[in-house]
Amino acid sequence: MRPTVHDIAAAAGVSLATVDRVLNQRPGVRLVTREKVEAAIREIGYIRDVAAANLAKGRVYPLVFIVPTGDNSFMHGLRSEVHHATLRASIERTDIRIVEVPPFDVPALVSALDAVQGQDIAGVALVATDAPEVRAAVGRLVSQRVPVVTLVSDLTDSARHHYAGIDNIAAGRTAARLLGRFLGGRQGEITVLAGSMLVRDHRERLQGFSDVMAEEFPKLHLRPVLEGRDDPDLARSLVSKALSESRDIIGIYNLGAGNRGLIAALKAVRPERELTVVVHELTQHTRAALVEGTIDAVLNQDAGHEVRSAIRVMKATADGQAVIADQERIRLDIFLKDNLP
Amino acid sequence: MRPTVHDIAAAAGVSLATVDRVLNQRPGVRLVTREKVEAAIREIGYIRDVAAANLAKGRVYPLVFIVPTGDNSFMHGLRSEVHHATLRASIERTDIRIVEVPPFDVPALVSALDAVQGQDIAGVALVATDAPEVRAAVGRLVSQRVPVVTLVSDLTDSARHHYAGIDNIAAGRTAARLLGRFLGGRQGEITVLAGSMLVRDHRERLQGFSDVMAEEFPKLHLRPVLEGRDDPDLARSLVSKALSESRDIIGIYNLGAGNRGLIAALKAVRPERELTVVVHELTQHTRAALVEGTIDAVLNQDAGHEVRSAIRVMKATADGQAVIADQERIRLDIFLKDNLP
DNA sequence: AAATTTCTGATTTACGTACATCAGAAATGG
DNA sequence: CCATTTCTGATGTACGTAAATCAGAAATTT
Repeated sequence: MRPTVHDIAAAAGVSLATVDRVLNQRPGVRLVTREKVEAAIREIGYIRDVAAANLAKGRVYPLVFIVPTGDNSFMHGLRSEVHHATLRASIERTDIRIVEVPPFDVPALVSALDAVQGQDIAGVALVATDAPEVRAAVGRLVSQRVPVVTLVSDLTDSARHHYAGIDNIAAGRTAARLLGRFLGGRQGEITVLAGSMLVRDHRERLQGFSDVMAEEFPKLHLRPVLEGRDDPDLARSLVSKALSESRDIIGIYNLGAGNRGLIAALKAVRPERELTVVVHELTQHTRAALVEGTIDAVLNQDAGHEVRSAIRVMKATADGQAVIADQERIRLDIFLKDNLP
Repeated sequence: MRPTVHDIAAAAGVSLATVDRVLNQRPGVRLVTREKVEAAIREIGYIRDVAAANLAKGRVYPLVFIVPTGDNSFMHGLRSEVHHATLRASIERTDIRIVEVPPFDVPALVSALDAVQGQDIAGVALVATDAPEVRAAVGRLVSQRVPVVTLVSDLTDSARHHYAGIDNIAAGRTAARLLGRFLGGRQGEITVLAGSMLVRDHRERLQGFSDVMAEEFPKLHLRPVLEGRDDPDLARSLVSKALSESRDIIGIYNLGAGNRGLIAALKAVRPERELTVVVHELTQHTRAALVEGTIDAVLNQDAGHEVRSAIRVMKATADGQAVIADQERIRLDIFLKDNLP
């Protein structure tokens, strides 16, 4: 049977109250007594029963999720996952508030972050726009002992406690290798479509992609990056224009959102032009395009996993507990038409 | 505030004891009263506090894991993950016993299964060898109301409650497409190395692989399957022999274990022969081979996820609770040298 | 209508922890 | 050595549920 506080008390020769004071770091215990209790805890291998402790505490975790508005499928999915998390609120003892801010809008994000201060909040998760002002606002929160987790996109050199998202450099590298290998030694041009170079995840994907392309696929030439601002309509016109400008384009990598527009542009030139295409984010549109062969591979991050991981990390940080890094690693999913879930 | 049993009792106009009888399906409640209580439960949206319930019950789950012996890295990793699970036993209220049986040994597996009967066991997880005798033994357990979960390899048409493993047909298809695309339209022969056609996962991988090869890559010709019995030494000699027999081999798919032997065979012909290689299971050997370019892609199933999922499912089944299928889906990981964890 | 069976209510204890209160012991100061 | 402060023990309540007991009400049978 698993040891309890009573066993510690008996082993250390003190009362339950004293054990409780030591365990919960309350004052009123002499140093020698404290050490005696701590030794007993180690010796008999006591582990706190978290379930019983939470029950006794009646603890709830008020959490804030700051996510961008915008109608692309990924952010829609992300918001929906956060919403799903609110449905589990009573079970997980969370109380989640969703704050929506316009995408790539630094002042809006900063004021959303500052609004959290002073309130009794157990953690903040945000999709970071990588700017000094945001970094400063996160720093203010962290210095107030509020756990902060970046979600999907990280914040350079910031004090955030954790990043719940994929390794975007690795994602870009993986995309480059898939595209390069799928093109099997052919020569030609590659077009990269991004959302905005303001967000770190897009910059990192591009960097990883460019690195591998340069290192390993010298026959493939990268055209200037198209910035589609994660907007389907803009993406469509940019890609269509590029395709009509150059007949040498044989590969496309969309490292941002706006896949709907890209797919439309691809279908418009479909039978004549033969293009190998790698994109990010599995949505109903990319899934259909993958099945019918319009695109060749989809790299995906599971928004549900990211949200659940962020919640676990915020709760653990709020309780001063360590997070199990390995368990919180967000994996990069690679989908071909054969392994769709 | 979340409703409790007291709230149900008040709402239904009955006592706590009656609510308890309804909730725990104990006898001694008239039909009309039972319906009244159930209506109240639905109306106020009561959700059982599982933590409190487990605390009150002091429930422990005695589980049995039946895993093959054998020194290949994957099974070693699987056993180690089960062992890790035993370390979490006190937290998760499990009591895990590991039973090792020789691989591909049907009678041994059957007697291990039958040994469980009569004991007070909350669930059995097994790496199935796909044979009628095993199916019958699983059927016997299930009819005794013991939750049974297959792990890694499934059992055809059996009564097992759940399968904790990847979709192996999809895995085979994915391997075929990766290999086919990486070979970029070249013509040649493909060698497939398997462990044993006695286990369903290997059969299914081969089937998926063959299907896609036939459908989509007519220029690639499949040689007869090599059965390496998941043994590195045997794998090495089989592959070496095949490579010396035919100079037309340009691709290899190892759908089983024994990667150490395969890698050794590849290195022996390394500078001259140019081979595209896809294998299963990320181990220290395959990881190193991937990094140095001896192999091109690794398909992986995360043994840790599988074990944890199996435990969750057995506990839920033992409690008569539904499992969330989506959460228990085991993903197929695709690793290139760029996205290694 | 009495006897019996079946249901229901009231009450209590327990699970392991948190937290508060109060009395008394030990240590410290003068 | 007394007064004060600081520490410790004893005790009780609470969290939400499970489970047991016993008395009494209601339904059923005779």
